[in-house]
Amino acid sequence: MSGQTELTHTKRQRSVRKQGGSLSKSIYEEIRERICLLRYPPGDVLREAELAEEFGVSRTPIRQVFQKLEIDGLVETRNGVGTIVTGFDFVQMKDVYELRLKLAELIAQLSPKPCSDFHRSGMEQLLNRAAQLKGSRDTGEFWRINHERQKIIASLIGNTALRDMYDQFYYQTGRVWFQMVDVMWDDQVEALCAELRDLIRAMELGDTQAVAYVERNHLSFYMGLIGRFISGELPKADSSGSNWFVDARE
Amino acid sequence: MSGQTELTHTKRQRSVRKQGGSLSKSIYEEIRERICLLRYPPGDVLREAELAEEFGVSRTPIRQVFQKLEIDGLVETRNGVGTIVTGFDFVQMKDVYELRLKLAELIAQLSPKPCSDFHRSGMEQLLNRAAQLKGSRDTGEFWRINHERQKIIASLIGNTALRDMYDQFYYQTGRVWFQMVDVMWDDQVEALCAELRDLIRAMELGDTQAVAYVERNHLSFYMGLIGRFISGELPKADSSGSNWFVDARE
DNA sequence: TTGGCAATAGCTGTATACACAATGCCAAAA
DNA sequence: TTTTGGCATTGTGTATACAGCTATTGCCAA
Repeated sequence: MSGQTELTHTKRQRSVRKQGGSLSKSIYEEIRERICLLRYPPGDVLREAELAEEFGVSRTPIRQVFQKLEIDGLVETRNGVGTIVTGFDFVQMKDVYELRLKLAELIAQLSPKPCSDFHRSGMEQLLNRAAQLKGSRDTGEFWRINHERQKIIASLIGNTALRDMYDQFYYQTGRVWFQMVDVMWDDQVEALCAELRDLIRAMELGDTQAVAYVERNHLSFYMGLIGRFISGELPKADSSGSNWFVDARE
Repeated sequence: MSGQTELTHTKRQRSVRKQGGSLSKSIYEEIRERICLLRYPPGDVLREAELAEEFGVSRTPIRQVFQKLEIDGLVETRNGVGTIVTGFDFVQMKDVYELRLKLAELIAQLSPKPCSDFHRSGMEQLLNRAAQLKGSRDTGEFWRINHERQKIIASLIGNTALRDMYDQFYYQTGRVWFQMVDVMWDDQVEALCAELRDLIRAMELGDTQAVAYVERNHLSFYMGLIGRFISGELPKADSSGSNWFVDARE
């Protein structure tokens, strides 16, 4: 009908676009990672227009991403203000850890998949990478290693509903975990290596049940750590001293 | 810059708007209910513009709702086609039921809340309503009663993460449950009454653990039913004979 | 009569325009 | 100097315009 064709778009920077899965799934993952790695700390205000420009899209896809993140419990959108990164509530996180513990026990009970050499060799590679973290303090690499560990474990879960939930909670607790990593680096590197070693040992036996219990026990370890954070026994923040820990949700 | 102000909006029918919670949350719940009650059967194509007009809003809020429903696994949006109600996969539903069974066992393990007379009397009212279903075949009422039962049970769950998940899965399996109700009405009414009676008895004792096990056992009952559906022992569809059960995903 | 292709209608995906809400600043009055 | 009220700025919420994709249908040729 109308003849206006040479408007503005179709020549923007297509930085992240269409590389990953369906659409702006990659944007979602990118922003989620920024939140989990505390690059967007709790209380930070994200503006739709700002991120829209950065990723070279309009506000619409960014809003979609925000909505998903809100369902994940990572942000909270308030009219007229912005989209705010939620503070993490150590008490609620303890709830989640408590549940994750129980879910880990279920991995091997609900039609587990057999673990193969493929899984074991994957873990061995991760162990190699993890061993190099001792001096470097490369938090991004730490995150990525843990990520892939999670992916391998998830692939052993036969029950699809359980697997989805297991992933969901992993991202929900990601920030708390990362916080602990940041405060006590050396201990955490050691803990990760120990976890990987235990997993490899269990996988050598081809015993998914054993893998599940290793996960359970390491989750238990982190849960204990959270308890010590709550009681004030451990320092809570490392930079800027602001307390992100009082949850702002009403 | 331009001065077009008297376009069209600001005088539309505001049917559902702003009555419920935040925004178009009520639209979400309405459409979800239509899907769960099979008014939008699997394979049905929902069009954004259509529903937008019905609810008197633009496509934007409807798209938000669809996105949420997609996360719930109830619909699937395909470019250029529409938003399609997913077929339910009995096998996957069995996975979900298997997990729900285990979760029910956890209710009383993870900081359960004490159950009070308030809970018991609520259940008694539901039992009264349920008893009247025997002759009437009022599926909507059945749905509502079950809904409130779920709400009361959820309020006994102390662990917030568990509670959220328990609700999530309830809606995911809602359609399968409803399907079974539709095929064997009288048995299902009887089963609901029995469940409510058991719950009341457990609540009279103030024993949340007992409540949890009642739930577990009734879930187990439904899971067995699904098994019989899968094996073909029970008829799968009641109307139009179309098989909704071959999942159309990908 | 049938198979293939092309035009088309109708839908979602994206961008943008506009309305409303919240917050901070500044000025005026006590 | 302090307090308060109004206004400007800036953000999200919603509506709409436009672009791209899909399925269908009708036409033409074999």
